[in-house]
Amino acid sequence: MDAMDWALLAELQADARLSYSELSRRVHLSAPAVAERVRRLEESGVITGYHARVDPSRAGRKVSALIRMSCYGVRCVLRDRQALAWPEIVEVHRVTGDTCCLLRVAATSMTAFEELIDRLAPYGQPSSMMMLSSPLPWRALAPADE
Amino acid sequence: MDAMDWALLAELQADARLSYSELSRRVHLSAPAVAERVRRLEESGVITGYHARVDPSRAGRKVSALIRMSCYGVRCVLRDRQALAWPEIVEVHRVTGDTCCLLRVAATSMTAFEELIDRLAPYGQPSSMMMLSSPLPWRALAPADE
DNA sequence: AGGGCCCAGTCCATCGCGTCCACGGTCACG
DNA sequence: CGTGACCGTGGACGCGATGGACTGGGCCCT
Repeated sequence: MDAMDWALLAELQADARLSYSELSRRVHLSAPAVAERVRRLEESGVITGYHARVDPSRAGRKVSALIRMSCYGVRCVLRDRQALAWPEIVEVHRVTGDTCCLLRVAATSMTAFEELIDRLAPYGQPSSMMMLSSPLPWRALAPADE
Repeated sequence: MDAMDWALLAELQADARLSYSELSRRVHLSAPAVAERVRRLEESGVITGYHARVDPSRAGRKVSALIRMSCYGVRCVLRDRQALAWPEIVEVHRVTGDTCCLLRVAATSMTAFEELIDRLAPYGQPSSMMMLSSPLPWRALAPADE
């Protein structure tokens, strides 16, 4: 994890489809060397994958929200594989605090969202935060120096 | 946005570095046709980008959290460009509810995280949810049919 | 201090892939 | 029934990916 690795990570976080030869030009290294470094970053688990990002609203999911779940005892969304398979749910994170887990959901419409809330309610009170704009939708991870 | 487009979206959300010829094999289309369809998906804004995903903990960010901010009046993190530039903050979303925005942060250590909380406090009470495991770190958007 | 080892990068050659172009099938419409 | 637009196919060409052989620098051991 030297400066060269971080330069490659910066490029690939910004555009995962860059070719090795283009990467090699940007970081001033030969293409095979770049390929070798990227392979190592993948194998060591630093890079977990490459993903196209899709705009939910342009893909027919007009309503996005974050839902905090405060589940009662063992009955938790986290452990219900069937609930985790619901396609509206796009992320599930276990968190600390007065809520056991946090869901990120993308529903087709407000009525579809309401119907999802009804399905979630049996697991514990869902507390919804509707997502409005995102001043910072994402940021690339940079070297954690100081 | 027909079934072929969704098949391409599914493949590219799972692995953004697939070559056009590999894509063409998987969706049973010729490579130029695939390239043309992908180009249209990009231009129409359905695909917003391709990004390598980096494991924060393996990249030296051991502490991840979601922070709900309840800002006082106009003084809000959302409007402070300097605050938005802090490298620990990796996502900022405006949401509804008793909190004006939600931050996703990745700090190097608990002490660095504590220091971030101190910097955020002037904007309004930060309410932190430390991220534990993620039963569903992400899911690809699928066609919203019924 | 010298010798040898290992890691990482470069160079080169081959093969496969991306991209452009011309062509053809299909459908809607006049 | 002819025509144009759209979308996909196939071929050709140039670039990129990939594996192997070689080289230079750092490090340890003697």
